[in-house]
Amino acid sequence: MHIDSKSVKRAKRRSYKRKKGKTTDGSTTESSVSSLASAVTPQQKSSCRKHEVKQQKNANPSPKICQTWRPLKWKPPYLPQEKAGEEGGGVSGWKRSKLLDLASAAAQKLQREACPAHEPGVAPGVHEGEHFPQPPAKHKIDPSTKRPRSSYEGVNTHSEYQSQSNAGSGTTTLTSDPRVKDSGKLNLDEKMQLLEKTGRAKVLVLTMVYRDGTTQLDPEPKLLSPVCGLLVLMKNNLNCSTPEDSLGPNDSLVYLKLEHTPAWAQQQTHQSQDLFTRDMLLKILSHSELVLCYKAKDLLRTALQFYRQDVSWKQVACCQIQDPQVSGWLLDPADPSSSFQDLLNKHCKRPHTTPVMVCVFVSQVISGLYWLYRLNMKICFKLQSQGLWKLYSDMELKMIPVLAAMESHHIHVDKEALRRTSDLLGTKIKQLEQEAHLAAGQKFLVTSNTQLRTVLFEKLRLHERCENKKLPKTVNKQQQSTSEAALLQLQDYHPLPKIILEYRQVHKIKSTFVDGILSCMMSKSYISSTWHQTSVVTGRISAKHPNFQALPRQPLQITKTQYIQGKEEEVVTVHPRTMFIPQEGWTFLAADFCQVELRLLAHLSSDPELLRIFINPQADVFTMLASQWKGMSESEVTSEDREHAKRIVYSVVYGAGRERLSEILGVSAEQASQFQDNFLQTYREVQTFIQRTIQQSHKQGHVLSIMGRRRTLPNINSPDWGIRMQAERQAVNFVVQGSAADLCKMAMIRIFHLVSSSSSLSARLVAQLHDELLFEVEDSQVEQFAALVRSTMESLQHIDHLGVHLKVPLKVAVSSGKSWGSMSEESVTCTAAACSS
DNA sequence: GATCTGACGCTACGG
DNA sequence: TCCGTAGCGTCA
Repeated sequence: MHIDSKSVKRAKRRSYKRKKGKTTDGSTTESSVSSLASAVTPQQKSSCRKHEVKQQKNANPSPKICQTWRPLKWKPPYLPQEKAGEEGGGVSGWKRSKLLDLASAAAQKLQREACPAHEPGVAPGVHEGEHFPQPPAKHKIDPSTKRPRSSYEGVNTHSEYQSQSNAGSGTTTLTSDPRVKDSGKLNLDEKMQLLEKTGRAKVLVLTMVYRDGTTQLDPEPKLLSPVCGLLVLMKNNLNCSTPEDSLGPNDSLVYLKLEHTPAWAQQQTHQSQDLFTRDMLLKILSHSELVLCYKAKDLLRTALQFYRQDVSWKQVACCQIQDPQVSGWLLDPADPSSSFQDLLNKHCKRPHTTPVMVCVFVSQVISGLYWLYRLNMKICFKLQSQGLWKLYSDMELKMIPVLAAMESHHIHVDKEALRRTSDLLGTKIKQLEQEAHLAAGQKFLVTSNTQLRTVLFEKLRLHERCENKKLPKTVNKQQQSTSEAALLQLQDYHPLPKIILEYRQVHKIKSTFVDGILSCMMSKSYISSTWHQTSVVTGRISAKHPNFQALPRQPLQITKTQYIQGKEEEVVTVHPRTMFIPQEGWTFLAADFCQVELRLLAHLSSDPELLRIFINPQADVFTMLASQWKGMSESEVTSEDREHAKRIVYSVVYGAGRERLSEILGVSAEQASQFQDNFLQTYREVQTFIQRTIQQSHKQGHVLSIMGRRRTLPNINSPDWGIRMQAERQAVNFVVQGSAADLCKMAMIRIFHLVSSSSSLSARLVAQLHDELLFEVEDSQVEQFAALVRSTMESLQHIDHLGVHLKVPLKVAVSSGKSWGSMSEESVTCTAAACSS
């Protein structure tokens, strides 16, 4: 049984803060292949690339997978004798005696010793192309077929470069093993046969191979090594008694090199090899039977980056690769274990035997791929038996190409502006630091909470001046907090708290959103976040490097004192979102589900009052509530008032206590609890929904979203009151937040497929901000696309095949602009009143 | 002494 | 005793 250690720990320590350092998705952030010479401006670069892509496409059309919605053909065979969660049944014939323990420390060591450290100057996780810029390959086209196939010819020679590039890396062991078919050593006929064989294979199990000899099945390495190839296990015997670490009679293992050749070593042979690998990839991705890869998104993204010149994201839009990382997460999204090994331990019982030290690497990989296949079967059975199969195949699997395409898209950044901003903020920080020292009467480290606490509460004893107010304590150690809430209460008694507040604001922007983004860019002029599908328990997606979902919405005003010209003050606006700019001739378009969680709450609770509000398409609930609560007209409500009202609503719904609520409301605890009663009395059915959800979660041990996403709550019946209450709040929150996540993902998938199946539309999905989708759209298509996006998103009120029929209409606000920081609704045809969630 | 690690506090975002 | 993230900085 999985124990929700996170929750226990937090509650035990009276901590309701998030656990740090959880990595449930080990995607890498390889930089993409850059094929352009330096000394080109970003604009030139992008338009130049666009041009090249067009040329390439015209000259050398690559096979297309499909451009229409394709139902998942492969289904897990249901074996009645094999119950989910039990080993045996249909897989009992497998011999286990020669199983290699993939996580075996010895094997790991052996592997790592076999490969040298990174080349000097090659950053971990950076693609080869970064270091070997080269012009796009000039493919040899057969004039009769217009297909590049004839150019596979002449690849039979094993060039000097190839042996050099493989020397000392894990691929040497790999390609010299007789069990591995190295596609680089095949002649034309053999290649054709291989392509054909790929199309016929019953199962394709894939993994990327890194230059240090590791694969996607290895535990996440500290230093990310560049990808050098792809291993494909073609399985045709699904039930045979071959040992796990050797190939079955009709199975084969193919190695496809996925590494750019440096310019000096380029020959036609390498280009034709690249083309063959590309066609193999497309064949694999369009395979109608089972295709399987652990961390499939990384594979897809790598393929898109590698073949940026001649494979469009549209070509992989419909591909469906099974991914046990995703399916395993769906079974228990709160379980942080995510490595292949973790999943195997969790779902497959395996004997531990001593590894056989002959050709250990290849045996290990074969064994890993076989186990990957079995793991997938196991998890799929479980998904079916728990009613999660539809969610997996209709939603989560289809998200994989969506996210891969997002990651392979370049978001252009005004790097110079970022650098200037960094300097400006640096100056401001120094100035605020001096002011803080002056106010404190001593020097101290302003970024140190410990030192600040000493100054505020031991030296200045500010807490004694406001004994009527209850100052917040730190969560874990129950010390005087120096948080924003505390400083706001202290600011009337001393100038220091206000200075600290401003310091922190400026420091946050500089460290995370200016310098942080600069460090994500390295030598590039663009960023692309890594999107994680399996790191949020509620089904949301999250972003890293940078966290695109956390960029400040509001600009920061900075007063810049110019000592040179006397004491003039200049107000400068700093807004990191304005640094993100679309390519020339393109526009950013944002589509935002308005008040999505509250609408879902209205649906789930059927509360007549709440439903009534949403029937009126012009109404903005939060503005309305803010005007009621603050006793002003709706036109007088500021965006801060509205945000405040929003926070209050969600806090009450998700179970904030009177103390916490009083903090948010800025009133006494008694008043807060009165407000809470009042709110829940007004929306009585909301109260009923909360109670009903909690009751069900106690009975079933889990809760479900509208599309059947499940969260098990191991602590829901805990004898510890605090832990139990926390699980109850999580239950209520999951149903609403999880349902909203379902809707947003469905919106992404629908729009993605509409664009990919259209020959004219070219919009790219750039980012997802939970309830908001950000696109980059060609200028000429903005209006058309805005209408398409709005209607698609609003149509999700009814999703027949998933049985979703919302009692409330969905409302979508669309805005556009020439930078992410300057979006407006006026620029897109919008009849609805201003709205945001 | 330099460097690494995990826990903690705080603050952006989203609802 | 709102939920859910990522990221930066200090401290031991």
